[in-house]
Amino acid sequence: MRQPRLYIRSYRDKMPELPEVETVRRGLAPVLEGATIKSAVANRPDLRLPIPVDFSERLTGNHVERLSRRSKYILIECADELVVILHLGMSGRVTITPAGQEAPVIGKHDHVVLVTDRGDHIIYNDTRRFGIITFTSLDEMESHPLLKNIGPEPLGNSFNLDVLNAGLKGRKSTIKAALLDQKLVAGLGNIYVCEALWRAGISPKRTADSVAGKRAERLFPIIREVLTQAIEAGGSTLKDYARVDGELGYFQHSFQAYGREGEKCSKPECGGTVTRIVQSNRSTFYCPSCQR
DNA sequence: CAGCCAACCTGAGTGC
DNA sequence: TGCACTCAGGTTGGCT
Repeated sequence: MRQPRLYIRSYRDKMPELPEVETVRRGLAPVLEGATIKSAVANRPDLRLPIPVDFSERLTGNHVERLSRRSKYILIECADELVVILHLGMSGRVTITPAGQEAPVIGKHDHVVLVTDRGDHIIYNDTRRFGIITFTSLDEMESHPLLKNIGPEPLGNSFNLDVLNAGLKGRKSTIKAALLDQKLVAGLGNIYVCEALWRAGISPKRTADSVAGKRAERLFPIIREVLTQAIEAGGSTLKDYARVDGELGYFQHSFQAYGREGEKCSKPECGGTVTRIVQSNRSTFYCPSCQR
């Protein structure tokens, strides 16, 4: 009987934003850090960008020192200063088949397979191929085109109320669009922007400029809170890997605004109804009663 | 420069 | 049963 694979994340309605990517990093770290890559196979030449032609050659025999993350990018830092940049796009998922289990059957959208000297199999699967796997070096990492223009990490010290205010001030676009701008703050996507604005009671239609000041004071800690709680939720699913029951790695927690069109707003004394609107061709869920 | 939006891609879901 | 169509969203790059 074949053991189930362990899913780090999946689900078409749970897109990889910062917390999901961080959860993947944390799940992958104990498997990859300190391991030597025994084989690295790319089953197609490209995702959103070309997979390096020397992908296999550069990785085979290489030693993984550490896994880090910048925004929604996972960075696999190797012994020879090689860095693998991994982005999950919208449908990217990583699964681990632990050593000792039967080798996984390679499925249709399993584009990249790594095997470590410890016998763990790591598969990158990405139906829509919006993901990225490419190389850089430790030296050139910060100036890499994919990483150089990314704004501050929302959970780091470089992101604070002043930075948020500076990013919002004078900005004529909506607060929704501003928070999705990775230059203002890294890692927020459609879902967590909706959630943060809902919690903060700020209308997504408001201009960014009008949020600067008092409202930004409310919003700032909420951005951190939403992301931190989601990472904790993801982390708690990672603990379950020991159970090996295959149902793992999903975010069990649901969102309070995102995807809840037509439902009653869950804020205690609101009584409003969550509404879906389209902003820059993207769904926004919010409560018109309590989000002003 | 800021802001807007099409394009990239596939599968699930819906309506006829 | 099948076909046409819509929708999902991260990021880039081209346009205004």
